[in-house]
Amino acid sequence: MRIATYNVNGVNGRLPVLLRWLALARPDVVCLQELKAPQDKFPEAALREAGYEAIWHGQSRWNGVAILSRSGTLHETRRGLPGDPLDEQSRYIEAAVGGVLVAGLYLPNGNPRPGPKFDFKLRWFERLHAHLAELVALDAPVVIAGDFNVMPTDRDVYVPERWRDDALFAPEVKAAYARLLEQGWTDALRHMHPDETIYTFWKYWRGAFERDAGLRIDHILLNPAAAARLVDADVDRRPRGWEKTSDHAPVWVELAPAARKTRSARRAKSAS
DNA sequence: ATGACACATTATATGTGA
Repeated sequence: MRIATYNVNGVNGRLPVLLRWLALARPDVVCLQELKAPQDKFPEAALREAGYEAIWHGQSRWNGVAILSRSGTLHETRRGLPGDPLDEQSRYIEAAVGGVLVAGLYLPNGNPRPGPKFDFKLRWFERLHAHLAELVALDAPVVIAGDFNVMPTDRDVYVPERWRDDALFAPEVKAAYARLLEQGWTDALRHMHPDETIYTFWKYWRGAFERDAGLRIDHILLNPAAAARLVDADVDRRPRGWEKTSDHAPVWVELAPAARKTRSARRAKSAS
């Protein structure tokens, strides 16, 4: 089962790129961020035509998240991150699909720092920490995928010195991400490629992609049950080189099929 | 320190992004 995350930077503006990539990569499940589309302007029909059903949480102009599936029905379990009834931004959506719980998120950018946007980012992180504490220990595999707007370490930034005070790289933000991992989540990309330079975002200007001057800010976290099934993970750099493309590239994980329960295991479970 | 570029809006300048 292949699960991907892709910050499309405008789901309608990028629809040709998104459809081309879906046809090429054929992921089973995809979390999208930065739809930049109100709820009724999501391209549901075009995606269905491409073989994907979808759930989405739109918002005019900014934010917006969706989950697509071509290989199993999406059973939505949550939209919106709990913990702040005043937060109306569309940044979190969660669904069960094919025996896996999948969450798609778009963490606040947080710039400028310091300031109210940065404070909102830290509070969002605290709410995420509280919610993920409930998910990490589930027996079912859980996959948290999205644009976290955090470079976790120096290795994830092309020139770390230029980003020290930025809201994507500030010590408080790196610490908040590290606290998530301490709950027991596996950073799938870093786990599969411990020593590589990996980027998922490149600015549009100054030939950043051609120079490979990028950032690693899109992440996929796995709870222990999902990590036990991790086969591979990588960045799909191909669509970043296309015309009229997003400034992010898709990130994906491949999970092995669930082990078939043995007769004795089923018996033990039903007896418990 | 600044800017490069691109998205959206019942737009034609502005806010946001990273």
